[in-house]
Amino acid sequence: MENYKIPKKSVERLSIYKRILKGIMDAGFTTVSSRELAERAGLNSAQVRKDLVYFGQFGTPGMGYHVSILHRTITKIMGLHKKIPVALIGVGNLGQALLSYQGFKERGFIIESIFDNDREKVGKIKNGLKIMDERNISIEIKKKNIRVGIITIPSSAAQSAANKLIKGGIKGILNFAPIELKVPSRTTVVNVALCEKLEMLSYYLSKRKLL
Amino acid sequence: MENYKIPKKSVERLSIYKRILKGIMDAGFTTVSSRELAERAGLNSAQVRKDLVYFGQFGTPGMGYHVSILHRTITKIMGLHKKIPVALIGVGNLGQALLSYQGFKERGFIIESIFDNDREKVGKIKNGLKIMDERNISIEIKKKNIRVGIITIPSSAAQSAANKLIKGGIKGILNFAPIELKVPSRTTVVNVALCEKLEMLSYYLSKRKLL
DNA sequence: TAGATTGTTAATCGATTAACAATC
DNA sequence: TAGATTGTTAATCGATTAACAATC
Repeated sequence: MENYKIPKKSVERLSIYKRILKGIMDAGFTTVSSRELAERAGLNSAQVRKDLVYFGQFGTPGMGYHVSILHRTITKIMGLHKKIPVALIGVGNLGQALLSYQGFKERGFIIESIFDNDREKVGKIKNGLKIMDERNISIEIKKKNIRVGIITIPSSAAQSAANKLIKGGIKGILNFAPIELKVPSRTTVVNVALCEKLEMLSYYLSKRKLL
Repeated sequence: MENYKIPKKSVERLSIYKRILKGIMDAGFTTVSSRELAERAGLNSAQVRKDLVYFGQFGTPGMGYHVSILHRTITKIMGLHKKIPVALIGVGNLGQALLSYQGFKERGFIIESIFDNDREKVGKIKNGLKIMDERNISIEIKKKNIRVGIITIPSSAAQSAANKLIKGGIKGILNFAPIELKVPSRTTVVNVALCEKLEMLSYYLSKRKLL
């Protein structure tokens, strides 16, 4: 149960194990071995066991892991067992896509306040929520006690929006803008590097002369 | 110029260096040191130099790197100097967001054919493109010689769409569905793990009792 | 009990960093 | 020439994997 030295990669893989466990559970199986999990995740079975013991001892020698218990445990470890109110900054195309993205709802992330700095958009309704002026971010999220923000505005405006979120007491930011946000250490930022992914695909194809 | 053992991480960082170089170039600087690049990227300077020499010797001892030349070189190495026609599978919210996503256009990825399996959508026009039936993926991309596909449909339908892309001769897939697509080794898949990112944010906040 | 599979240790592998001769 | 910074080697660090005693 040590939690001060868990590798970031193990946490990332937790999410993968959870997804695989869901599939195995839905298929009606009760137990699963580290070998089976590893195979499905494209990993080594020792790695699966090592990843899991970072969080506790969930297995039974000779038996493996109890699928539904392990799934529920991981869900709880990741804090995905309760609803989390979220503020969305930027109601452009990407923002609107996330507004109706099932993956967020399924994981309990409920978008409760949406903001934009475009005068044309402010005041309009999207998915039942009124688009608010970005200048009111701090006040609004403090009032609603929102602790997670999603940034989907261009890089140039992202830092200023992040500052407003921080002023309002935000704890975590999911950042889609391709810049490294400067935030105090008490705030967690997770970057979604859409452009990098695209550029990597380009690189791999280019290297193999496929473009 | 060896290219059979370049670590995936170095390729990922190439994309970051490119972005930073762009900023330095726009600020009017001519040269930059590995130390400066490292600072901006949050890395060690030795790592920057090591990453770069995988692709060639671009620096001058005592001087550093020529900003614009290095930027152009990286762009070329990544194959981002020419236009790439792309097929989009899934014209839901996410698909529509990507359709008008500037980042794609800026990097030369031009969406030329769009598909969906929803009868209601097929035939409609989005961003000047007619939504086509997913059943016609293979024929269409073969005809248009499209070599890159973006998948934004739910996991359940993603593998079948990937199969059609492969049958049509696709070379690379940018996959937004949270499953590991099974593809022949000649096809490159880059996954965008939106849900994982979200779950990681949840984990970090939960660990610090912030949710 | 025999077979299976865990948690864990030790060995291996790969990536990061420090240090420095080469060189502008 | 003196100062700066590269490319590269060697040392360090961390992550992956193999192997196995413990145990169901």
